[in-house]
This record gives sequence, structure tokens and C-alpha cells, in this order.
Amino acid sequence: MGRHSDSARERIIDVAEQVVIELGAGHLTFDAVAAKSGVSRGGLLYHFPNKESLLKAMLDRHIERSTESRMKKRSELPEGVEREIVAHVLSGLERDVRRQRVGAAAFFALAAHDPGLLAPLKEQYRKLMDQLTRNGLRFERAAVIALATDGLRLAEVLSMSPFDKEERSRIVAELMALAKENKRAK
Amino acid sequence: MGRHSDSARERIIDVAEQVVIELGAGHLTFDAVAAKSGVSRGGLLYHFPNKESLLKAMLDRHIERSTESRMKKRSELPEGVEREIVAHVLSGLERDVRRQRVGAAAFFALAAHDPGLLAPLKEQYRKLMDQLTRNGLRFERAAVIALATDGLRLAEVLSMSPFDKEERSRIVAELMALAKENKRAK
DNA sequence: GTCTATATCAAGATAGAC
DNA sequence: GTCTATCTTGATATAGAC
Repeated sequence: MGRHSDSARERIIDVAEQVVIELGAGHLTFDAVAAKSGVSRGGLLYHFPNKESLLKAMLDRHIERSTESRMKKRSELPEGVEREIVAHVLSGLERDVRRQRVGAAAFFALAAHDPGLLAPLKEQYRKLMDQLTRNGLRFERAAVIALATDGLRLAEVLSMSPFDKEERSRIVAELMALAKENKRAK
Repeated sequence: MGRHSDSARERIIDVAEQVVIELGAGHLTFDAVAAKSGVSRGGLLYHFPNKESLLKAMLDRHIERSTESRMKKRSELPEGVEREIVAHVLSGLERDVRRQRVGAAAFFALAAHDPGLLAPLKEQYRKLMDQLTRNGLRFERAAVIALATDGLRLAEVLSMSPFDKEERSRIVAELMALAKENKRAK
């Protein structure tokens, strides 16, 4: 990476994300991306030989962004046992639902196409767990908090979360309490 | 419902589930179902005028089964504050991954097709929360445990759970402990 | 109530010009 | 590196026979 051709690639991914946001994952087609980007289908296929490669690129970008977002949150938090898990919760539940939706869309599209393509995420999750427990947070506690965070984000991304604003705050507060409580109990 | 034509409908849904299990959600087509069921495409379309209606039927069945499974577990458990949540955790994480996968597939296919179709699940989840907290379990605690359960199931259904058998047991044990601890703290 | 046959259409992918 | 044109496939839907 680093060539100037990257910009075209990146621009195409931008447009693909737009399409997903506006039309939904099921309507992400080369045609739609071509129309919106000004690039022809053939042009697109130079950069992404098939749809799978485009979806992978979208997923990769989402992973990168998620990690960046988490690191940013982390840098704003004081040191301590719960620093990593709190960064995960807060960055995972940030209020930019649109952005989350894009990642989820690539995710679902890949899951439908070939679940095997999600394998890299397993490795990713493993690394996350390592980081979360690095400072002494109990493994089980870290896992439960991380899983609940991801479950809530999933529900919200799919607009099927039944929780109102106040209930959501209470849930987030509970996650925080569980992260800290563990520290004391140690 | 209750007509004898129901059996044909049910059989078609059975086959559709089979296809999803064997080929993946992305390859669920009328053609594939027709080939496997002996019923022609035209015959299928009599029962399900379009793919969306088939997916909805699959999702409905999955919801029914999940509820049944939870109620069954519930009946095996002693009374107590944590009875409902424990039934949810245990039935949600039961080891029949194949069955879970079918529900998830219909779920993802609907999410890709039109996320709005998942709206009924919001109501469903609301009802679940009501049941979980009926016996005095704190709302936030119930939500966190339920969300973590669902997050773990999602990861497992997509074969992206990084946890081995022993780690999984520890996570489940932690969920149980959180359900009971809450009781004591009350 | 279930089938055959067929129409329509859109998507992914290819080949080769510029 | 990007384009046009074209090929192939397969999914959805319709009409009407049995």
C-alpha cells in the first residue's frame, strides 16, 4: 500500500459504504457503486476482481477503524485494571450508528456469502481478549462485558434494540460497574 | 393455520433449513429448495409468493422453537429470582449449533434484504426482558447477561468464537454467578 | 393445490479497445 | 488504469395446464 492508486480504491470503498447506508446491504451491487462513483463496472473490477474482495476490503476498513476508535478512547482514560475494557465498551457503543451499520453490513453480506470469510475475525477477537485481560482483569469478566457490548451494538445496528435511552444508560453503567467491581474483588 | 396444507408448508420450510445448513444462507434459492423437496418452483410459489415470505416463515419458526426451548429449560429449573435468566442462558447456548445456525441464517438474509423486517424481534426482545425481570432480577443485570448470551451465540453461529471449551465453560459459569450474585446483593 | 413453461431482469464476470 | 460491450447464470415472477 501507499501507491497513489490507493486513492481510487479508497474512494470506491467510500461509495460502497454510502450505498450500504442508503440502500441496505442487499442492494450493494457493482452497478450501484458504478453509478454513484462515476467509475464504470469495468473500472471497479480492476480494483476489486469480484464482490467478495470488495466486501473483504470493507470489512478490513471497519476493523481498522474500530481499533483506532478504541485506541483513541483508551488514550483518554486513566490507567487501571479496567482501562482496556472500558475503552472497548465506550468505543463499541459510540453513537455513530451509521458508521457501525456499514461494518455490520459488510459483515452480514460476508456471512451470507460464505461464513468462512469471517475467520479473520476470530483471530481479531482473540487478540482483543488478550488486550482486555492484560492488566489483570479476570478473563471471564472481560469476556462477559465484551460480549454484552457486542450484543447490544448488534441489536442497535439492526434497529432491534428494545431499550430506550434511559435503559441504555443503565446498561452501560452496569457494564462499567462490573468492570470496576472486579477490580475490588481481586 | 390448522389446515392439512400446513404440512406442505412445514415440509418446505424443513427443506429450506436443510439448504441453509448445507449450502449457507447465500445459496438459499427457490431452485435449490425445489430440487431438494421434489416440489417444483411453481409449487413453492403457491405457498410462498416470494423469498421474503419464506424467510419470514423461517424466522417465525425459529422464534417459536427458541421460546419452546427456553420454556422447557425453565420447567427443569427450581423457582427463584434467577430462574428465567438461567433458562435463557442455557437454552440460548445449547450445543445444537446446527439448529441455531438456521435461525441465524434467516436472520442475516432478512437483515441484508430489508432490515425493517426484523422489527418484530424488537417486540420479542422487549417481552423477553419483561419475563427475565418478573421475579425481581434487576433490569440492568438481566440485560447484560442476556446480551452477553446472545453475543456469544452469534459468535459461535458464525464460527468466529475464539473461545475453547474450557474458556466457554468459565464464561457460562460467570454468567450464572452474575445471575445469583444479584440475588444476594438484593 | 400443484405442475410446466416461459418471461424478465439483474448481477457477476470476461475480453479486449483505448 | 479505465472504459464499452457482451456473456452467463440464476433468481423472481407470471400464465395457464393438469
